[in-house]
Amino acid sequence: MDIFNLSSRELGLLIFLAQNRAAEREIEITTTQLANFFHISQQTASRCLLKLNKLEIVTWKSSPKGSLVKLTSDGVYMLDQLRLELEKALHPDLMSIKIRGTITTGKGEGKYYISQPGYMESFKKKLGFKPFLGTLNVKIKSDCIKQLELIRGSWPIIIENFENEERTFGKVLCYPLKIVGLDAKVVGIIPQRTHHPSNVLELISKLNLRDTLNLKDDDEIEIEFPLEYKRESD
Amino acid sequence: MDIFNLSSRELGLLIFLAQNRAAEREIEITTTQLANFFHISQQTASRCLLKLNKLEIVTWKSSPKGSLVKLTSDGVYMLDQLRLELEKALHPDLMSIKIRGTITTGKGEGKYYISQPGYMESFKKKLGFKPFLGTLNVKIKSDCIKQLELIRGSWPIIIENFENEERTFGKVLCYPLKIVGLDAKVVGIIPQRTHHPSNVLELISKLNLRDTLNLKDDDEIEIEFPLEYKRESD
DNA sequence: ATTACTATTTTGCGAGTAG
DNA sequence: TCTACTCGCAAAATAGTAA
Repeated sequence: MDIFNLSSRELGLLIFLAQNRAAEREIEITTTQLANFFHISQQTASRCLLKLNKLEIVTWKSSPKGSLVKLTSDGVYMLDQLRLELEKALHPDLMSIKIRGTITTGKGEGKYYISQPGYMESFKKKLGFKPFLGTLNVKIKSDCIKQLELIRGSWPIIIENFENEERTFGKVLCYPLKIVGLDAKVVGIIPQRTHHPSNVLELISKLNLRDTLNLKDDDEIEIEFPLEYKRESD
Repeated sequence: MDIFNLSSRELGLLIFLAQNRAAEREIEITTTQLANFFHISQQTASRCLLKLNKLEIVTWKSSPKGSLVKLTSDGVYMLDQLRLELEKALHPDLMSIKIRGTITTGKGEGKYYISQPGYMESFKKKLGFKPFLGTLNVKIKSDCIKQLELIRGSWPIIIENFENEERTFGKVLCYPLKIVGLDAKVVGIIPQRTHHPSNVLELISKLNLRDTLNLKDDDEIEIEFPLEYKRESD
């Protein structure tokens, strides 16, 4: 789903909802309120919500007393996506986004997840390499959080969800990156569920990054995200 | 003109043009190219450009050989505006934007301009105070340029253009700000012509800011731009 | 090749109203 | 009150084509 497939009304509605904190939690709202705000009819507001709901951009519970609306992670992604496009529009000379962060030690979850055969197969197929069984956790510096958000706005390589006997594993979003000073392919991974603001980015590579780069906790590295100037043609 | 009055097609077109550097200079493009990119008919692309041109969002010279298109300052403003709305959507808890900069000495132009009676009248009427005859020039730190762009995306108080016997004076855009640590009303002013990236913000106030705050060149100050959460109702 | 007019089709809005 | 249906009309898209 592409932000440019939404009508301007739907986009405006999405922004309005997010500004009213509907990205974090369900908010109460009536179609009449929306209609008044946007100077449209109540029917049109209703139709818009209906469509956003069908597109899985918002979840929506309607009742004769009003509506409860919340953005889905797809909805937030739409906004991130638009933000990246705008960034490229306002800074067409920008070739890459640079992010600084420090090495941190996770709870070993990353290793557990990427070791799952269901993921490993997809990694090999879609990323073109078999990742080292471990992730390098990078805590993004606070003044680079916006850059991380920009990366989220780009079209990721999607590692599909799957399930085994015990449980289900969600989708993983992958972003091809570079570590400044290292030539090897590196990929940032973000589990789809986690659209809550996380300031830790997990990196995978064919190599054991921690050893190769001889990194200790709190060491600082710089990550580079190359921008491409072709938009997905739907 | 409000960004939310554009159709999504027009918005997409505007972003596309800006991404192709049409904010800086005239670019060559044909309506057929646009039609292919957006998967619409050539006629619709033509009409979109026509409309953007009529709204003075782009300048457009068409000929049987193709078109030359360039964004106007209004066009860039549309994008800045959308960026601010998105910022508020993605960070609904943000109450203000903070910018750091250092004091610098201008060429005395600021004083010349704001002393013009044509401006002075408007300042008094629209800002509610008679500014001190001089501006405090603040060179924005490079890592705060984006915040300055966000301010440009807000709806300014507009001091109208006028002319006297000798020459014409353009519009001035005013943004109510705060200097951290000072209670007095302060206003950032940007001449409308200057939509070229300027990293200097001129501040005016009833007070002589330089003296009141006892500032020397290269001193650092922090500026705060309060965000409001009501959108203009057309 | 272009742009852009006219005719026709399609989409989408708002009014009225049922649940 | 709410949401959300149908219907009639208006706006906007496409196709064909002229310049």
